[in-house]
Amino acid sequence: MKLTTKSRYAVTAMLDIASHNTGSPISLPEISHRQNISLSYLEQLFSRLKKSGLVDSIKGPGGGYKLSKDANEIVISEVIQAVDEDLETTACNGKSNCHNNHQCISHNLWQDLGTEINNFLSDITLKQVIAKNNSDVKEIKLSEY
Amino acid sequence: MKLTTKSRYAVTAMLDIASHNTGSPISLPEISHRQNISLSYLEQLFSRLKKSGLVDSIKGPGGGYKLSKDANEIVISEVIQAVDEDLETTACNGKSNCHNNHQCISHNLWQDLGTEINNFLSDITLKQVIAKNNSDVKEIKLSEY
DNA sequence: TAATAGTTGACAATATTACTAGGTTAAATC
DNA sequence: GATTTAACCTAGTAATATTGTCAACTATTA
Repeated sequence: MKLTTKSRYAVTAMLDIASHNTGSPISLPEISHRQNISLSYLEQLFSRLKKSGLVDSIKGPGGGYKLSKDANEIVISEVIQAVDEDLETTACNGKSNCHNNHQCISHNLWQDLGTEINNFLSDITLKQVIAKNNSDVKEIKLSEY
Repeated sequence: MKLTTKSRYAVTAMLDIASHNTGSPISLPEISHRQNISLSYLEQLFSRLKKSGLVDSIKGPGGGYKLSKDANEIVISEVIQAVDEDLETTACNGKSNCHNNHQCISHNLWQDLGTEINNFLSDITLKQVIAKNNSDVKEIKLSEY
């Protein structure tokens, strides 16, 4: 699991679509303007998002992108994995090709943490994030999700 | 909150020190060898970690680094923030300098998620991760942390 | 049917970040 | 005091993120 500005942009854009869900597709220039992300970059990101089946595209005027599923069926981790191709590339990811037989303790440790974070983000849907935001609650507790 | 290979290396190195805690300092060449991280890179990372007060350094032969606090007083998020300088630099991070008055909804949404992940990683100490690993439990549940 | 507004894709250019290489200084041991 | 070991510092290079440009292709609308 990797969390960069790239993932943030992707999630942000998806949240933008989900929160402006009026039935008609949302164009990338709209998102670019609202979220202050360059159009070129959005195009790259949505190329990935479409390839992963998270969005559908409609060409021509009035076109744009729509979520392929309902907002409560898309989890944050999906979005992140769609744009961040490489899933964990540690030198010796548990496969014991570690030169000394220390078994790469720390690598495993981190890997556990990684899956932990992944589980966490797999439990949160786009809809939940938006619903949370609309309720004006500043403090968000994990248990509330 | 940002999670990259850089953060992973930092956490891995800190876990290495914590798990080889014999009282005497751990040298970077040692960690480099065990964890397969380049020495130069480790030096850069530990420069940050020291600046953040997470480790103390001892020069000369037999020298190295030691945790400045006990392993159960250092949380994962500290380590990550020590090496990843920029804490959220969204174009308009909630300060309403957003060009249109949409209030940057999605930015806030992501920010909430960010603090959420941060909270999560703030609840896990180095010691807990190591203890978990030693107990040979494959499945790790959030609640168990 | 022509014009327009939109997506899609490819490619290059730049900026930022990750990572490596080499030298300098400090402490310890012989 | 010379040598060794390790922290520390200063670059350089490689990779990635981000932006820019241009050319198809598609559907709408006039």
